[in-house]
Amino acid sequence: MFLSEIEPIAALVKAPGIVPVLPQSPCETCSLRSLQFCAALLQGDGSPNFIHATYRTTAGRRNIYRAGEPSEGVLVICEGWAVRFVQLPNGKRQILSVVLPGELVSPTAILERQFSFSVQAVTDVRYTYLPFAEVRARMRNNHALFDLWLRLSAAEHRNADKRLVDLGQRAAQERIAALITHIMSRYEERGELPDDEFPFPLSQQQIADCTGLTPVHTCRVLSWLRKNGICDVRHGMVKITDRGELQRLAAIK
Amino acid sequence: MFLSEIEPIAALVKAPGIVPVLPQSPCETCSLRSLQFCAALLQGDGSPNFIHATYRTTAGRRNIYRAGEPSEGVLVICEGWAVRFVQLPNGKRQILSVVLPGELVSPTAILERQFSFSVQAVTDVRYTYLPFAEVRARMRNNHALFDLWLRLSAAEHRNADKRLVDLGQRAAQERIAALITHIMSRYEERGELPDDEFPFPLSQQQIADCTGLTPVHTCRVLSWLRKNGICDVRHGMVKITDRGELQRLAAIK
DNA sequence: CGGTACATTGAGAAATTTCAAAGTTGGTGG
DNA sequence: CCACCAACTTTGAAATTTCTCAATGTACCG
Repeated sequence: MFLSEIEPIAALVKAPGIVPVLPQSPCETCSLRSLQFCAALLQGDGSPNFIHATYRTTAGRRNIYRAGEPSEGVLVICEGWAVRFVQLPNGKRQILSVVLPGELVSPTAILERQFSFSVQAVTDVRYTYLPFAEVRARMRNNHALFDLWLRLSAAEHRNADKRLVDLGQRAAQERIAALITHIMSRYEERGELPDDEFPFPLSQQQIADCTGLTPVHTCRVLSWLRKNGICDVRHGMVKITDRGELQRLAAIK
Repeated sequence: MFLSEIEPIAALVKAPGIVPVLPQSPCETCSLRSLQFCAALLQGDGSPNFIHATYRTTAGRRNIYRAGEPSEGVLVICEGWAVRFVQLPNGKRQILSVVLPGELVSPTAILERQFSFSVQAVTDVRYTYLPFAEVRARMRNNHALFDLWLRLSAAEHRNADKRLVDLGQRAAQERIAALITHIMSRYEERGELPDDEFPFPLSQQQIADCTGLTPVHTCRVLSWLRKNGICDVRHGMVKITDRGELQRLAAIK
């Protein structure tokens, strides 16, 4: 199920007095090191600046984690996009959140050994399970890390509330516009200010599962957005052609 | 806006060496003392078994808190039902959660000075703002309290995810059935096992705002539930006439 | 007793889904 | 490099769900 698995670095950790230099350690070479939780986790107060963890990759459209399984640790998406979702027995599914590179899959779930949601790779993904004990220990010792976690967790919850408003009160075009602008603004927040064109690898089926629509209707809405010169979602990219109108659609009215 | 305001108990708190006996203190006489967060907050490790706070009452259908206002503390509903909601400029609103007596309005928001949601009384309500500093201090000193908070916060988030599935993937009857059974099971959890008939003071408009439906359609669904002998929501009460069928409707399929 | 908010009903309109078929795209192996 | 396959996207038409508007009925409070 995973294409590769990088060997843990236990041996080096044990060598006394040696500052580890680990060009092969995924965290060492990760271009997203400075991002959010990982950054705070790795640059704390004297702890080693890497974590002994399980690193894996998987192809797009494959499940990373299935609801209810015992979890191996705190799940982080290092590279690629993933979604957190609930699979219903009748075949429907609801995507709860889109996880971008460098993000925790669910900050709130960091203390749980088992999740009520599943996780699927959207693109090819590199991900890791940070060991619970290690994360917990560092959170205890590192106040800034703990605070960051509180903030991320609160933000996740606020976002869930926003999506609730979207699904309960807003029309199809608005939901899809809100999804696109939400992703766009998250890219902006992390300093990767997206151009008028940027990657958007969700399939129409996945967009539908995010927004509570059918793939057919999603397709029609996307054509409508294209025809009206608002944005063009295609081939894993989105090109914004009328940012103002898109924002207006996405804005809470 | 509030019908009465009980005088704070600062004078007594300051009297040295006197164990406060406060028959008038709302927490002292609260029949829900043993419930959840309040219980853990008040019975911890040597702190006084009451909290110097602002206690208020308000009539049903009145707003307790408006999104964005500076909050006076951690909002707890002592008596009555309330809802946590988002008001949209276009007049629509989405109820994010129903708050039952003794519950924190939003565990996750406990550390925030300002909320992104509003709060409205459903019935006449007695509520209180517990001072941030006091709650925070007790959480620091009382590990069990802190743990409880983590659990409540995680539960709130899981519930938001469930509602997301409801709104995104389920039909009107199912959403309403899920709302009713969710309330029912929360009453059961707190040991107040509801009979086949129990209080359900939400108006059809409020049920509509919970479920993302219009009041008119909500009315039709409620008539349908009544006609089919499943349950009868009326006059602030619900009578369950076919629990099995109701559970089946509410169950995730 | 009267008023106001809440609930019910009907009819028509709109949004969204369903089903089914045809068109595209991208990857794989020959 | 081409042919093929599988997954994804697009389109059409009809059905269904839900909404909107508007009128009427009902309950509760002062």
